[in-house]
Amino acid sequence: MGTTKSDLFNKKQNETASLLKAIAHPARIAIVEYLMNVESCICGDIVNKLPLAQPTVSQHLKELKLAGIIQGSIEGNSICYCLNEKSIQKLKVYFETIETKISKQNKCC
Amino acid sequence: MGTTKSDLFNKKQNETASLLKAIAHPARIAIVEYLMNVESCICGDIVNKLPLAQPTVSQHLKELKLAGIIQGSIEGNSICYCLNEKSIQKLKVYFETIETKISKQNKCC
DNA sequence: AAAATATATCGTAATATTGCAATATACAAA
DNA sequence: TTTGTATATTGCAATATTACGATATATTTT
Repeated sequence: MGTTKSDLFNKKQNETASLLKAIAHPARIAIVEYLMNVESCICGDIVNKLPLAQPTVSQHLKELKLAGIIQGSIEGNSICYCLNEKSIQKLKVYFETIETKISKQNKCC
Repeated sequence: MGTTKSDLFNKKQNETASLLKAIAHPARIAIVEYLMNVESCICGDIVNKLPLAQPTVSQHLKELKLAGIIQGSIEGNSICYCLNEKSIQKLKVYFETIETKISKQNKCC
């Protein structure tokens, strides 16, 4: 065990879970918030900003990139990462939809 | 290791991460989506709907409740779970804020 | 080309998560 | 009060995640 039985759930549910899981860590939240507040998006700046070692930050960046939360482009010697608006919007819409549906329910608890 | 260094990040970042982590699993996504679509919120119905054993579902429900995503109330013999509108709204606003900030940035990658 | 700088990958130890059988608890019905 | 029904907890095995030192790779500078 320890393995999520992802084959038992539908594709969209698994995708949503992956997207959320990618952000659901303090370090990755910090990266996302850094990128949303700052123009510079150089990897080295992120590494310096976070209280974690460079390989650890690199790994977190990789996960965010793999999930499509951020994208990176080579900028000379370094790499420029920035947020992928589409995935953020997808999540916003997701919670917006839930909120709308709940507000139409007659509460039972 | 394997331990998240949560003491190195601020309170709000840790709270957001916890909230997201609670939903970031296909089974818990399925529970949330079930509760948003259906009036009945009896625990047994959720157990029957999910392709997982009763103790597993119970554990997922516990995590969602602990994070404040759902709340439960005793309904005679059974328990009625439903979504906590506030936490869903908090997440919607979170991604809404990010989206707004991104849209004001001049893209660099 | 050699040295310096920036980022990624590998390997590994520590811890966390997932899933379930077995069992406990709590209430309802008979 | 015994029996049944609904949900929670415990204990444990399997797998996943987190963190980082060491090292690799890639680009820029000298």
